[in-house]
Amino acid sequence: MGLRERKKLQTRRAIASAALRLFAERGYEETTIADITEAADVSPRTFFSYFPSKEDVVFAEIDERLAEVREGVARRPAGETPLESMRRIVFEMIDAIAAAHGEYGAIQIQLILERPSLQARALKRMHDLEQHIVERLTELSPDIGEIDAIVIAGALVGGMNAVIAHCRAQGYDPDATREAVDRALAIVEHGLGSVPALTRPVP
Amino acid sequence: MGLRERKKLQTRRAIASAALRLFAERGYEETTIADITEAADVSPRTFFSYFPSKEDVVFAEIDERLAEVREGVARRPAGETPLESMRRIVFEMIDAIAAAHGEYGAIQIQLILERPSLQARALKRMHDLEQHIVERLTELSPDIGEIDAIVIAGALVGGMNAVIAHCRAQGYDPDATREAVDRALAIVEHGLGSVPALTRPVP
DNA sequence: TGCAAAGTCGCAGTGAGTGTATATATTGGT
DNA sequence: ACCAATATATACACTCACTGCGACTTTGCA
Repeated sequence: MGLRERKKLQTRRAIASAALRLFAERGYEETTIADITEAADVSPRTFFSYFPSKEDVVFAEIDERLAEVREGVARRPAGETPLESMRRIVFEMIDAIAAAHGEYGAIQIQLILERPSLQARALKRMHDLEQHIVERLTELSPDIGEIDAIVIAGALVGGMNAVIAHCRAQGYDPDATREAVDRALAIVEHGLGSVPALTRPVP
Repeated sequence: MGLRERKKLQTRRAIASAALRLFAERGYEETTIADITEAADVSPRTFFSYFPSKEDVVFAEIDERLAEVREGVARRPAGETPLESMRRIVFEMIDAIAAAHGEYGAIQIQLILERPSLQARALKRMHDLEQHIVERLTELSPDIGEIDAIVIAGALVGGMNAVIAHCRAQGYDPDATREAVDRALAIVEHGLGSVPALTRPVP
């Protein structure tokens, strides 16, 4: 890797960590681009050649993990059923999240949970992942119906996202999360009809 | 309803329809708040006493329908199973969407689909609805587990949202949508394991 | 009619994000 | 080591969304 590329990465990290540190110290809205670039010792204009917006800097690390998950989606051992592939992908995602839980991980989650606009962007990322899964799914099983693939990806990502978001909001205990995800996969796999409470009429 | 309230509603509609018309004519980014307020014959400052942001004006009508859906969630006949309630709610949502498909409905969808930031906000709305369903679900069946309720709502909203978004993107034929939603509900209800293509290993 | 509340407006300001021209640093080739 | 091509950083000027505030107008009610 050349000097130019190394410096670029260095600057990117400097901006990102300065931003997250300031967000943690004085809040998201209270931190301006000028503050961030001053702390990172670059010009304000430079910020935008590394991140398209102030919000994107929060997702920098998360996006890296998400890219790894997408790679994992492509890597599929022979003989694996699509459902098993899905299971594997979800567990890879959990590991990816756990890996992101160092240093600024907690701050990112906190920011996302308390800022509606950041929450919206996080959901958008999940939606993009969902579309990626639809593509892989139709590639994996060409005979699957279009609607079926869309519903499956939607239900899966929707369900997984809901439990994981809940677990993260609760402090993110890895074991509890793993257990919750197991339960979630079971429900989605065997159907909502398999939950007794849902088929029992209420007075 | 007094004169004041009537005028307020009138102004609100004037701003909303002027905005949507301009968005359709010259594009979202190309339309400024000043353009909208000029067309609606109010001061630029007034815009923000009706809508918190430029993006929110796109969702004005949609939010009204969503509020109706939430009311429908609360209205639950005795003897209905939670699963039946869910089915009813989803079909009410489809009707609500169909009702919104007059005048500016198509423009709203087009804008949301092509602007990532609007798409993110739309997903946020679905997420809020999801949380509302979680609350109702735990109210409906107090013995249901917390994780279970979260997964069920997530999978349901995720799956439904995915099919409906797909159908709307395809032009929104009511019959086709109804059929697709039926299929989606069947998959979610009976589980992903009930889809043959998902349990068959690929070479 | 008169008064309080609500709504409207103009104005001045902040801060995100963009286009552009200029300066500086890095690279690969000689 | 030098040069030319290229990538990157910066300064400057700008647009536009959005906010706070004080003045003014309209409406609802006694």
